[in-house]
Amino acid sequence: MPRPSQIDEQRKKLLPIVCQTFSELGYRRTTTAELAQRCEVRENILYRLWPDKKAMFLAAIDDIFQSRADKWEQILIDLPSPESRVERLIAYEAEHQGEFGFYRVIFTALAETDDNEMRTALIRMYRQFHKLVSQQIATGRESDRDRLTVNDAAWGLIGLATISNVIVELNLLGPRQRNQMFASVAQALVRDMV
Amino acid sequence: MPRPSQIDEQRKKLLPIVCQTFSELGYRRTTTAELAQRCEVRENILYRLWPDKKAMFLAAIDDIFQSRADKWEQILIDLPSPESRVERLIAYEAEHQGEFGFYRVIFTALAETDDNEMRTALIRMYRQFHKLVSQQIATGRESDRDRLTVNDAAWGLIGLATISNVIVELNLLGPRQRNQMFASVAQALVRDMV
DNA sequence: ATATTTTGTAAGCTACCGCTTACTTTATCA
DNA sequence: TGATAAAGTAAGCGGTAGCTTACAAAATAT
Repeated sequence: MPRPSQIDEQRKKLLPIVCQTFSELGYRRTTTAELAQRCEVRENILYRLWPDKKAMFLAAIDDIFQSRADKWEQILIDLPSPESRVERLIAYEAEHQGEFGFYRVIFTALAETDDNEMRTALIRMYRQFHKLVSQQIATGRESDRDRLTVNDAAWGLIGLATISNVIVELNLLGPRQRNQMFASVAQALVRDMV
Repeated sequence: MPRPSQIDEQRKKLLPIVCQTFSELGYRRTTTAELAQRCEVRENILYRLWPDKKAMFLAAIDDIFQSRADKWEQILIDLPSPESRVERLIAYEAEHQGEFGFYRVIFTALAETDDNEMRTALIRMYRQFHKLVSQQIATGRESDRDRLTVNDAAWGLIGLATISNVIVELNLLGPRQRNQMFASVAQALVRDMV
């Protein structure tokens, strides 16, 4: 007799706006008032869709990763040859880095890793991400090419240092594994310079 | 006739505690009350040392980077041969990643890049950091070694993606340069796999 | 039509944040 | 010793955050 709930539909409808807001402002600076305003609803309506602000943020993390993965699939849909897939992904990522504020969300999440839900959401995301990347580069191997400049290698090392910190923070690898990984990648980069 | 000001000394004395707190909690979660408590002074005393909370944070960024650079210098002090320097640094960093919460601070700062002071502090820091790394790897070149596993290469790529986002966020490189850098490093990593 | 539940509106509550003010005590140097 | 400014104490102010409550409007199934 009652009217049927449309909570799921509303959640799905508002989630992109929530993602966008967190991507711009990060976790702490995003207020529930701001979210409500951008979604063009009142705050209490958001609180009927998610139990609290953190749940909204966690939903955003999952969604942002998922759409990224979907994008990759879409890009690779007509490229069956394994060799060209990696090259295609590299080209795409090189072009579109930072376009969706994905890492803004990740960075602010990383400041909240003493919260357990936040932590597990991040761990899950990084594991999935790493698996995805591994699968892709496992299939297609590259032919040779020019070598690295010192400048490029330095950026590579700083990126490596960054992700290493994330790995420590989230315990994605044990100390020995991480240590070896760091040394291997660092040496590969240094070794590859012109 | 008055008593001499010891503001500089106090600043220097409290800065490590301030750094430690920001490293644990990040920017937004660190309250001035918390800072005061850890420093074992009242809040208004902190406000006599720095104009506002942001200034405390900026001071922390500078100090954290500086102590990192000092550490490197100290490590290399008795290693004049260029070849061993890089290897030594790689070994050190592999071992001590994430030990000082440096990237916690950086991550939270990255959520505030629409603030101009925050932005310039980060840009300066990354430029110095990159310069430091470049100088080191420019001097010592490596002999050959084993090659990368798929897993290690995947982490390297994720690190590269991360730093690329930072580069976009802070405009550390132009789009074309960044694009090329990304592709070069990514290909070097993929190329190097077993 | 009407009972029932969802949807929407408006207001406000509690807690805390960054920062300030008013004041007392302490240390220095003429 | 005493004038002077620094160092320390205590309280609180304005603003806002996350979240809740109370209530009216709307829509469905009987």
